[in-house]
Amino acid sequence: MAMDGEGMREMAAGAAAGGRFSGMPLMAVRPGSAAAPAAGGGSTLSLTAGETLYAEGEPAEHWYEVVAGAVRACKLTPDGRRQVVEFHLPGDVFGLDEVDGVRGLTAEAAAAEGRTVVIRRCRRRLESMAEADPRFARRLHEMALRRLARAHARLVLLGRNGAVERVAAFLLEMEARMPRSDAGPGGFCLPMTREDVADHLALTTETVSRTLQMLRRRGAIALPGLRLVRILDRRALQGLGEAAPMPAAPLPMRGASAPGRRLLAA
Amino acid sequence: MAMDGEGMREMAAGAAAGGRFSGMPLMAVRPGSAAAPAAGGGSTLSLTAGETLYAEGEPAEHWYEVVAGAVRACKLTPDGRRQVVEFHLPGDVFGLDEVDGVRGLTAEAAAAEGRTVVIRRCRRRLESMAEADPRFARRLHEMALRRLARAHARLVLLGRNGAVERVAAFLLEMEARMPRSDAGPGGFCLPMTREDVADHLALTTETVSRTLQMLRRRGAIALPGLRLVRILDRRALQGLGEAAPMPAAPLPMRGASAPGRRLLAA
DNA sequence: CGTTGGATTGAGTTATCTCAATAGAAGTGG
DNA sequence: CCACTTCTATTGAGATAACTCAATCCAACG
Repeated sequence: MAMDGEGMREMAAGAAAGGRFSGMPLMAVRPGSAAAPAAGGGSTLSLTAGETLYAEGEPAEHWYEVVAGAVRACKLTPDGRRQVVEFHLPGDVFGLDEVDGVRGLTAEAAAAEGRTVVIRRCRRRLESMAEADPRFARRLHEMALRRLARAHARLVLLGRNGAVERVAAFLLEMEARMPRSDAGPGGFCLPMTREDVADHLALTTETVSRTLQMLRRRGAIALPGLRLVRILDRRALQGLGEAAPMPAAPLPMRGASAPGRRLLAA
Repeated sequence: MAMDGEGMREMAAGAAAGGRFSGMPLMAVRPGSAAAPAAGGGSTLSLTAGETLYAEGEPAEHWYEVVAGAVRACKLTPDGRRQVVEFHLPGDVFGLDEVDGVRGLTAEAAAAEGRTVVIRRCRRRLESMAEADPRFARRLHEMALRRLARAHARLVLLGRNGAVERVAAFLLEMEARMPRSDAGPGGFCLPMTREDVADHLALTTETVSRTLQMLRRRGAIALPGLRLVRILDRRALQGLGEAAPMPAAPLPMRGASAPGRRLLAA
């Protein structure tokens, strides 16, 4: 599920350099500086948790790249409910999905511990590049299609899976996307609160907590710290995360029977 | 939420004519013929309910336009569960969302009553057109972004809304997208079974049935026939369907000139 | 006119939510 | 450096929306 990584990072670097996908490494930035100039003419923004980069309905004038921390892209309902459509992690590029030049999502810094750092660049430049270079335009298009496929996978996850499966899939995705820094092998640090996770998986914080503890008691994961997770039994999590495509050609034996539900008991 | 309509139809006609968005009307086709030549060099396929156009994982060599009936685009899980990601209705174009040339979804004829008729055309031609004409390529890209926005809206619907709200939103969307033929004003015919609806809204057929009957008893809708629906109190349904983004600020999909605007009109 | 598949209705079960309380970190200021 | 506040996370108990299983109804069709 982690598709932002490679392609986008490469593209971002390329765009930053004003050339084509040269793979130029990103410049390091000082966290704490409010808005410093960055590589390739963009500016570096440092945000505290909760700060919003842009809101749904606003005109879209920039695009962004995450340097540190995390950004949540969400939809907000009038009554205060929230659906985190996607998390943007270091290396990810976002803010390119606008229809008619208007934001369809709200982007806020999500990171816990430490500030969230992003590089902001002008869409105008990107667009003129796309006009000039068809291959670049095609690249942008492919990125959009990838995000679409991702959204489809998430629809299955939310529509057809229980809490355990959602959490398991989420942990596997995060493990794949996060830099493997703390907590040893298979270990990583969640850059968001339980509430963010809950709003992403369409659960409550309580259910997320309970499910995590349940997976821990089962020996599938360890929780060395509040935000730290270590995968102990990847196989077990994958078995649950099965919102997967399909093997050969299962006939429409539409039982619609609940799947891994049973596995909840432990 | 109904965005396939305008833009796509226009594009399809343009593509069919081999030119650029001339707005040429589509040719009528004889339902019942298995695979007849169609306008613009495509072929017309006539399908009975359940027939599949393509399956997840297959190479993507064609794209399609719905002429009559309906097509469901779904994800299937190994254990037989199903999530209908999207319904394609007459006038809609689909089969363009592939990543790496491989189908991410399965497309099957969904229509009840009568056959489903689609026009099939080669992707190759479309791609060479996109390469030749940047404006055409941009159009394709915009379509993808629109579908992405739609998927995001659906994520909210599935993640943050109850059964009543899902069904209400679905009815409003279908009313906006379906030709207003039967059942008088605000009336239309659902081109799919309850099971399809259930698999789309991530509910069970029983819950869909119960919810429809509940809305009927409340006076929000009438159900003149098995597949016929008439909206009686649009206001009531809209109040429920509010998976919507934000009250005050300009709304992305429901504001201004977005085709889905019809959803709120009348 | 009986068969068949979809649709509806009913009764009981359960996964998740809600409400409420506790516990643990992190940060603040005296 | 230690109380104090504050925020986040966990845990418990009861409520509920949706699911499951099962029966019935209905329309289309041979």
